[in-house]
Amino acid sequence: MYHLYENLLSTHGPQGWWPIKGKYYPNDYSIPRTDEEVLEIIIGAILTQNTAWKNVEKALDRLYDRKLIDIDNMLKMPEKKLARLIKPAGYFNQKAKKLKIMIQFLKKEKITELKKQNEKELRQKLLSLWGVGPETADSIILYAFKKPMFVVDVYTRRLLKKEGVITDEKMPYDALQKLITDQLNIQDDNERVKIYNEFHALIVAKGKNLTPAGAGRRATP
DNA sequence: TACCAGGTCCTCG
DNA sequence: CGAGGACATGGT
Repeated sequence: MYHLYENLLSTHGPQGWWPIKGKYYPNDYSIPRTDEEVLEIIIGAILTQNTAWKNVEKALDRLYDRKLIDIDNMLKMPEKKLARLIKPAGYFNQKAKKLKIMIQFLKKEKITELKKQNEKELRQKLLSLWGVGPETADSIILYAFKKPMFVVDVYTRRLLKKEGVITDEKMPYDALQKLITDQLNIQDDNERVKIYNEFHALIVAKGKNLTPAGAGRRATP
């Protein structure tokens, strides 16, 4: 598994996967640096659910224009109006509701306090929120809070199947996550954060070049 | 024209 | 549990 990571890294180079205000920072794992950047990642993680990042950027730009990457301003924003603003990101009614719930959670828990918690506590809390599933929770934990939590997505499943690591593309999320992290077997937490960050980014970079499941040949029973 | 994109929730067996 | 449908815009 680590070999796959090294291969991807040498072919694609460091990705700096999560953009801040539209800009990528390859090989810089100090991002995010401010609470506003943390919030931008959290909001982006919800907006990007089953949605192309390009559409998310449009929505994020509009939120920035209205000074809405801000907990208190976001709290004041009526859900309907918020939905209209994030329209380009799709599923806007659901996502507006998800954002309101997330922001209320952050107001109550405080980003500075959440930063002190470990990945297990964080995960449990995030998953309890309506609209936050395992991938969104883990993206927030890894990319916003920089805690070691590997993110599994559709590209991960596709690539690992192609590599022969798994046969069942629909294998449960937590089981696949454990399989990957067990095989990577990194001990040091700082190293885990860095490698999980980069590996997931590389998988997405590579995955975008792979044929989507179902195109050309459907899985045979 | 269809299908896909940095998923999650709900309902029904 | 797992399968199947709903949610919605924008790009190819």
